[in-house]
Amino acid sequence: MSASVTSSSIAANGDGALHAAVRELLIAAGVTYTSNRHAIVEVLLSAGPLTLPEILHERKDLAQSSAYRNLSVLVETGVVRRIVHDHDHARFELDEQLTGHHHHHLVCSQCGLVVDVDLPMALEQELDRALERVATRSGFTLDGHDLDIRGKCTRCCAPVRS
Amino acid sequence: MSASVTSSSIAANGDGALHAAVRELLIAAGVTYTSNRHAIVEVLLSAGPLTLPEILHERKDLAQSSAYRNLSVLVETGVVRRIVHDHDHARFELDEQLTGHHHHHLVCSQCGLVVDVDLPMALEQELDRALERVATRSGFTLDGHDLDIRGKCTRCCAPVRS
DNA sequence: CGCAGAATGAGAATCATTCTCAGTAGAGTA
DNA sequence: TACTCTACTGAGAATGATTCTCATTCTGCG
Repeated sequence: MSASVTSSSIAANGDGALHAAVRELLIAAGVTYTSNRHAIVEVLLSAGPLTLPEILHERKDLAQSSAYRNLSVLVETGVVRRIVHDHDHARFELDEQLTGHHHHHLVCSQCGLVVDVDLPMALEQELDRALERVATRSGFTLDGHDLDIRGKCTRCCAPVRS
Repeated sequence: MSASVTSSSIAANGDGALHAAVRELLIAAGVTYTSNRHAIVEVLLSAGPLTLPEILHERKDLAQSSAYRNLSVLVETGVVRRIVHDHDHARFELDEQLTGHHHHHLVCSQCGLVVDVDLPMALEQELDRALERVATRSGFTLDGHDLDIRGKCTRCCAPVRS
């Protein structure tokens, strides 16, 4: 647990602290914080959940294979979370332990757009209690939850016929 | 809307009513309820969310390509829902409008097992209200929500080390 | 019966993702 | 500084779930 990190300490500080926390996680896992990995974290920091093509678009110097490989390293070390919906590409975002921001996703079922949203804290707590109960009853050990709100985004609802 | 179906009417009856409702949905979409499609619905009726290999295992007479094609027809007509998590195969289950049973999923992050679970109705209602508010605020039209509870199942938690 | 459109199934094609491998860079060390 | 060891890189090949193609078979209907 030497690399454990409190979300509050990071949320309270700037990007420098976040990168330091990322470095800690990677070092603890026995890998280095290379410039490619730094670049990926930087891109994810600046936007919502991104697909691989979107990440490559932001950083044209990244090789596709390296981006995929580094993303899986970052996922394994808990720096990045891979989220997958019913669209062709998976999306990647910084893990909540780093951003210190628990949130959910609005997902456009038409274009695949994903937007971060928050739920009232009281509801979130109530949810946590209920899920803990439900998981235990089924013999599961609880790790967390993902709440995806399905719908259509403004752009896809817009009157675009003909 | 001639093919609209109230979930209560189906939930109250046996499988016959369900198949009739499926037929209605398909006819309304201009396709027929063939024996292959019937077989798929039958398999999904008898178990939780299944992957394609699992469906083929149950019905060895189904061709892989036909199963995929028919599943996509069933998904497009609202008979079946495709659910995708971080594992290799997507899973398929009957749509809630047919089963009349709103539920969520416990997902084992190790083996990919998916189990249906219910939440207290009061919480579900509170959730609906909150999600409606959140979606509207972001300009989304709400279609529904998916709550996935991440964890490890009994089998994967078990002391299997050496 | 006979036609037309839909469905079937075997295999090929697609495409996101992962793997391979030869070359490179970086940390530690003397 | 030069050396070594190891991890990292990137181009391309391989993998594998899913979709497409197409020739054949079925089905409902006049």
